[in-house]
Amino acid sequence: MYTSSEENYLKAILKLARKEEGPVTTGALAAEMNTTAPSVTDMLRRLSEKNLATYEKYYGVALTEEGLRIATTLVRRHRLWEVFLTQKLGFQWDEVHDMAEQLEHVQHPELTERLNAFLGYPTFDPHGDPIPNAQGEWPSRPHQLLSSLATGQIAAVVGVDDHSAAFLQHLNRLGIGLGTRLELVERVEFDLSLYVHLPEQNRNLMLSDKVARSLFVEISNA
Amino acid sequence: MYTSSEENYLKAILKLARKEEGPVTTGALAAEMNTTAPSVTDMLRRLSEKNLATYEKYYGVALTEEGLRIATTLVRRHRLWEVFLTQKLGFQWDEVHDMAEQLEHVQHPELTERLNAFLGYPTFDPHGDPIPNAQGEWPSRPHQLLSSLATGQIAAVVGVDDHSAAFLQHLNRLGIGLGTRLELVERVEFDLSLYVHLPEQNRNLMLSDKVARSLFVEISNA
DNA sequence: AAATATTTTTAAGTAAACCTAAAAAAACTA
DNA sequence: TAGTTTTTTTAGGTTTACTTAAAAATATTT
Repeated sequence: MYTSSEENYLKAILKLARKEEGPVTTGALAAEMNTTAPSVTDMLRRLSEKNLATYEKYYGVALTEEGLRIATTLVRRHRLWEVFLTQKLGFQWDEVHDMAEQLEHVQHPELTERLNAFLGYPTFDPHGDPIPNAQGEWPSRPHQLLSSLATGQIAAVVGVDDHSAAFLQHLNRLGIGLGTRLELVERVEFDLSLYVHLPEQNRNLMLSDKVARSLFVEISNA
Repeated sequence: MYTSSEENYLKAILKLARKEEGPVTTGALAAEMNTTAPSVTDMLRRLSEKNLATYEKYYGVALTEEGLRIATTLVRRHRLWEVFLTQKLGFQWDEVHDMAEQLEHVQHPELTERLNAFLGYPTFDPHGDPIPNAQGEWPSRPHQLLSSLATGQIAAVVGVDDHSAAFLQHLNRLGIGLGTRLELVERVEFDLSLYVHLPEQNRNLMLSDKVARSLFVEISNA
């Protein structure tokens, strides 16, 4: 129905629209898509003609209902395939993005729901990101950052705010993944590092402020 | 590395080359790809420039070693994905072709082998077609047609020569699939129909000559 | 072997999706 | 508010992959 390129733009518009208020700008889209501003203008004209987006010159773009539906479906497919690649094929969370980026474009009326059933109806992907359901509704997830924890509090990692392979691999080396529980022992004043204790693994770690501001956590008692 | 279109042409050239002797012609390729002769000429020039095929004007085309390697990899991926779709997602053998046609183009150095391991290293796809291994070697399969059976012989279905959804759905309705065993009771002189007995299901069937010439079988004793 | 028919290629053009360079609009700032 | 900077659009060009129409080469027939 639509080209992979069109679909990728729709997904990018959705991502930027969910992140910030107001219209999505040409420049922001160019950065997100790793392309040039003229290429974006070109595509926005096409998406507008197909009634997938409303585009106003020199102002910005927003998705139409149909555009939103398609973009949400793509996010759903992407995240379901990521679950498949990690749970069934044994890939690591830092390896699956590029494959899912291709797999999400595979077109078939039943494939997504068959895959969903095969995977046991997951609601979050391997990075803790919510998987919208077939009606386009998003499950909610705590959006508190590890950096906002108070000393003595215990929390479990439920997501990452930075999806780069570099960060994910760094977490691998630190032994931190989804579900890892951490107790904030001390906040170092000098550079805002966090000294944390991992009760399950009985070891302590020093986490940089940047790491702490890239991890979503959920407060857990005891 | 290569576009989906280039890959599809390579696969089509391989398919035609394996079917018939001599060079693959522009016309045959156009028919196989559902496109026009000028489009084929255009693509053959490009494949030739990239050393994926050797193309001689007004004569025909053949794959180079690299072209053969790529085409074989695509067939491997296609058939492994077909196994996945039937075995894991529960699709029927007449539903999987179009999806596999898209999935085979997903690029990743490890994906194919991970999938292969997950599926338990299958050597034949849901239609009984051989899956080339990672070295490009093809497992062999009996190439005897059901129509060549002698009266009284018992054979098991091991493949189909016609992959159309229409034929596969016809077989579904007849209750015939891979592994189905048949005993040739009588060959009807009038229209070459075959009257067969299915020992496992304890029922008899009349199969048209066209069906009989579209099924590969392996003779089995008793 | 000449005429005819078929196949294939060349020529010319289209649409998608990109690019760079230049122009125009919008946003800052002094 | 006038000038400067930044952002965005327009203009013009590229490649891929297709198209139709015309020309050329090959094959077939008489």
